Formats: sequence, structure tokens, C-alpha cells
Amino acid sequence: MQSAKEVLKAKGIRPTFQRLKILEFIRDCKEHPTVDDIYRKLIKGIPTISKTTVYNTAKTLVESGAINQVNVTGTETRFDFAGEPPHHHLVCDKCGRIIDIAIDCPYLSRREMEGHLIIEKHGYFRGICSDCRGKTENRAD
Amino acid sequence: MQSAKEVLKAKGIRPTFQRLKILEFIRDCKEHPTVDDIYRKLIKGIPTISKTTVYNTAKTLVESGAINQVNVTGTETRFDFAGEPPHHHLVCDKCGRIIDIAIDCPYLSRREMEGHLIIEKHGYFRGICSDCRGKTENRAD
DNA sequence: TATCACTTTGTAATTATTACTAATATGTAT
DNA sequence: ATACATATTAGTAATAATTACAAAGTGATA
Repeated sequence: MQSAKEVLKAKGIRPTFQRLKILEFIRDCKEHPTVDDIYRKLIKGIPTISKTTVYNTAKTLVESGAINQVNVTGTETRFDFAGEPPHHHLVCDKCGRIIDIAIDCPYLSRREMEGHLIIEKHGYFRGICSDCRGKTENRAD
Repeated sequence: MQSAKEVLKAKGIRPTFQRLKILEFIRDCKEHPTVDDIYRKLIKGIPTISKTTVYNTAKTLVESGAINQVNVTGTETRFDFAGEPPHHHLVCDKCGRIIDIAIDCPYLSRREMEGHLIIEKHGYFRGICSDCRGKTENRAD
């Protein structure tokens, strides 16, 4: 796997300590962290880091395509490492987790639709995850 | 077409004046309005309406399924009348409009995926709309 | 008419994000 | 290594979207 430093260099972003740590956390965290999640985690190891730096860096990384912005709750922005196969997300009504869903939608390869140029594709579902279904009476049948 | 009043009654929501006007505006507006859009439009005819009422009503309508919440920008929540065929959205990078896109994705009919119960499906694209492509040099080729 | 539940409104509080500025660090050319 | 220009970081203040709360209004019903 490409190291975070290599990813940044390839994108022409200077690999500073803060940027590396932020990118590595987003890459390794499977929970689609918010800015606040990232900040609260990193401040443990980097006591001087500021939330503004997390915002700035996240913006830079999104613009470069190194990470993707995930908008599923309508409240806060979340992030996803871009170096994985494209997928959709499930927002669980019970536990609130955002779970990756592998998808093989024919639309994902389209560069154009109804005359519009397509740059990014996003899909998400609201529902109840398999874990929570098991625990409760929320069965499909 | 069902009147707004009928929609509300069918959902068990008392069809007050404010609720009717809000629902009718969301139904007739093709721009996927924000709370602020709705408020600024309605206050012209209903000088006493408050933004809180718009928030409250939008929430009630979303919960009842009369309207859908559209999260595509990450900043503000938008709304879409639910009484139309399911579709995805395109956010245009140039003009910022949010345009309906008819889709026929095989996943839209799925009630279950990887063991998860699916309640809602959402899809959106970022790109450049056909109008803006025509105006600029932003061609796919 | 008195009562009760629901609805609306206005204000205050909260949360996420952006703007701005000063301080710091880095890279380059000397 | 030094000085300079520039990029980055950090801290604070400002803004924007949303929620919380409480008072006032409305309408149906006993």
C-alpha cells in the first residue's frame, strides 16, 4: 500500500507532520470520522494541533482527491480515504454507524448523464445494519 | 395530483395554514429549497411565519415521508417533494443548482443488502450540468 | 365557556464551519 | 549557515445552520 507520505507527494501536497497524521488517521479509521473525531484523537499525540488545521487539511485533501467527503447525516461532514474501491454507505438508524457497502452499480462508470458531466458519484442508504437487526425485532419479514 | 391538504391528512398531520404553504412550496419549487429559501419566500405572504416553524414543519414532513431530505452540499439541508418517482441529484460545480436525474439503478429496489435492512436510498453526483457545459470550455472531450 | 393538546412564534443556546491574523516552520538562493 | 520569501499552523473571533426552550395562540371538545 502507498504510504501517506507518498500519497501526499504524488498529489503535490507538502507532507508536513500534521498532514501526515491526519491522513493516516483517516486512512486507518473505519468510522468515517468527523473533523472533531480527528481533532480529539490527534490532540492526544500532538497537543498543539488546532481544529483549524484539521479543517484546512481536510479541505486540501478533499480538493486533491486524497480523501472523499461523506455527507450522509446533514449535520457534520465526514471523511473517507480515497485509496479504496468505490463504495456506498449505510447509515444505521439504531447505532448511527456508517458502514461501507460494496456496490457494483452500472452508473458508477458513467462519465456523462443526460448531457451533464459527472465528476463524482455518491450513494448512501438509511437503514438498520445487520448487527442491530440481530439484536432487535427489526426484521425485514 | 393529490392536493397538499390530502397529503397531510393521509399522513395524519393536521393541515394548518403554515404546513400547507410550506408543503406546497416544496412541491412546486424545483430548486430543492433550504429552510432559509422556504422562509424567505413564505414570509412575503405570511409576515408572521417564523423560521422555527419552517424547521419544525420540515422535520414533521420528513418523518412522515411527505418530503425527502437532500444532503448534497454538506452545509445546509435541502428538501424534495416525495410524490415523484425516485431519482438522484446532480450538484453543478458551476451554477450550484441541484438537478434531478432519472435513474434506473438495480439497487433501488433492494430491501436488503449484505444483511442490512434498507429503508431509504440516496444518490447524488457532483459535476457540471449540461447548461454550464454549453456555456464554457468544460467539455468531456 | 373552560379545558386540553397541539401549533406557532421569538429568543437564546448550540454546533459546525469559515475568516482572519499572528506566529512558526520550511525551502531556496546566497 | 544566513536571510528572505512563502507556506503552514494555531488561536480567536465571526458566521451560518440548527436546536432548545418557553410563552402565546389556535382549535376541538366536554
